[in-house]
Amino acid sequence: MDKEFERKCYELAYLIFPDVHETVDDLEVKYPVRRLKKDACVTRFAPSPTGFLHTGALFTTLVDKILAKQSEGIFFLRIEDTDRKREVEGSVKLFTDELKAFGLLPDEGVISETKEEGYYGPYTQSKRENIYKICAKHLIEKGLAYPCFCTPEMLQKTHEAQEKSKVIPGYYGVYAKCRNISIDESIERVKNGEKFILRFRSQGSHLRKTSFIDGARGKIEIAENDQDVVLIKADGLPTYHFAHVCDDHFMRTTHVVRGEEWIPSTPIHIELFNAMGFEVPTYIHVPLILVKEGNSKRKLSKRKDKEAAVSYFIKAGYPKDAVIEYLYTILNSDYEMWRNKNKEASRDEFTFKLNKMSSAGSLLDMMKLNDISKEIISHMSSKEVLDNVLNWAKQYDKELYELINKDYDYSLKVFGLERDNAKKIRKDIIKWEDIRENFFYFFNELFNKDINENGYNFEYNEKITKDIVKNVINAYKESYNNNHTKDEWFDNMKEQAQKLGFCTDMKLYKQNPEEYVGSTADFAKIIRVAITNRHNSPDIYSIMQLLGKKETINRFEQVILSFK
RNA sequence: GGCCCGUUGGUCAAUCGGUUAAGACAUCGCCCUUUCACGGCGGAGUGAGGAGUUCGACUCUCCUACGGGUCACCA
Repeated sequence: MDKEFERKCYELAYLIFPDVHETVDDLEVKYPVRRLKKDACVTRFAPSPTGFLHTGALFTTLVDKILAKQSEGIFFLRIEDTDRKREVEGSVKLFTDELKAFGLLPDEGVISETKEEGYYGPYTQSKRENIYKICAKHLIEKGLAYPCFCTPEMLQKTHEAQEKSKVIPGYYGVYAKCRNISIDESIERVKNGEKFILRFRSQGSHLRKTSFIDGARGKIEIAENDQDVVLIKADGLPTYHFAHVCDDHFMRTTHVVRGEEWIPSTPIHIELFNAMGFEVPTYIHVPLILVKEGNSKRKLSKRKDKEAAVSYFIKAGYPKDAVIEYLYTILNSDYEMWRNKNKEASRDEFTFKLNKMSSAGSLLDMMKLNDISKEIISHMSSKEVLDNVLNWAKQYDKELYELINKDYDYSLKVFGLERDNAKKIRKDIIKWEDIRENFFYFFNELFNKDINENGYNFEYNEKITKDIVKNVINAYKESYNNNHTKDEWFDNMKEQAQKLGFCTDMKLYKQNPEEYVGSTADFAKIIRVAITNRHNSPDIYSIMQLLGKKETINRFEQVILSFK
């Protein structure tokens, strides 16, 4: 660069940023390299506040968190609010609340709606304007950035022309009109108050290849960037590309974890880092989470898929461990194997390895999530379940909350059925949302409502007719004794069943089903429906004991009444 | 369309050139059983296609096909 040109670059830089006096070197001093253990990872989650936390983002955040935790590094949260048009109020609170709900709160940065912590802030991009200006000024001085006077309409036209003639669209080479304006003219036009934005002067060529080592995928070879991307927009804020480079350098990020949709723009970032004289961080591009649509897969979409928002899992009442545990299974391919060998171990004992991360996008498998969730809930004590349910219902099912909370001890017994000290623990709760359907019959209000709205769920057929059901209930009601032990209770049920022509020996029944009205199982089913109006419930004896004599008899009478 | 990433059963996937190609979820069958579950046992089901390298390829290379991503003063 000749002396005269260099001098003019400085003049232009001063003209554009007359109030910027600090330099990049000042920033280097202000935000020094972190003093951490060797190989410690500094990671970040950097969402833009557009209203909701994406499930894919939760996945990358998990990688961030694990990487930092495992290496005794730092995981911080930065808010990328440079697009003020798309900003949705309340997003920051949502992010921090939801991250917290999954145990992924950052160590540093934005830790709540109103609070930032750490020495590398501010952690909200709109408050870092000065830093971007310092960096932009530096690039102008080096002749690597220039003002662009093109209007959006002009760019639009160029773009259309490029599409028509089938050349690569964008602002580069001969299409970068303002790139070739002489520096004198630039200075003149800026002085005249003409409106402009700031662009990068790329030195790359798409004919040359560049490559980088992706932390998870290995070497990725890709054409160099040759686009004169926008650095500073008309509103004075930086674009993502530029902000990413400035922030991750001065926040001393070592590992940038992001979705694989970012791979194509990585050359831009690498060139920008180099132009600034910054060290390029390690990029880790994680696979996308996909959903099935017809016969093909696609990215989770916030419009079409309710599961795209993390809030879905919270609202449905999946325990956070279930979601995290599930994400682990797609995060590291050997996690499930490790888990099978270490059933009780904490996840933190698992060593996460970047090279064990799958690079293909995986389908969100709700079946698997459900299974994991069932398993996790089945290991909870009745108190844990109750407390979790209360906590969830308080916010998402007020009616249920009131009913359960009214008599804590009773509810504790309800959730303790076939749970505490049981040999066979039920696995019928996937998420807290299911509680209502699975336990409603323990609460008279809900039970009556169900009967009124849906009627009884008896399954009639040629043998089990309405009359048979009626007889069964009548006979059973008469014989029912609340003081029976479980064995006595069962014997009595068999006795009643036999009297009415049911077979009490399953093997015999299976040999000659036509000789009997049904089996004890069929008899029990009728009793179960009378009590719970469901075909699926814990042991009927225990339910009757919990409901008490009065209510049990009452439910039988209710059935009889319904037949009149 | 250019470029990039990817492709082992329905789904998640192991294998770092030699295996009867693991395991998990789902599914089916049987057993246990007073129902439903739980549990136990078992079955079916996979390397996209084609070349090449090699004694030997799911594994390495290339081509094709398919899927996804990306090409903004959005991130």
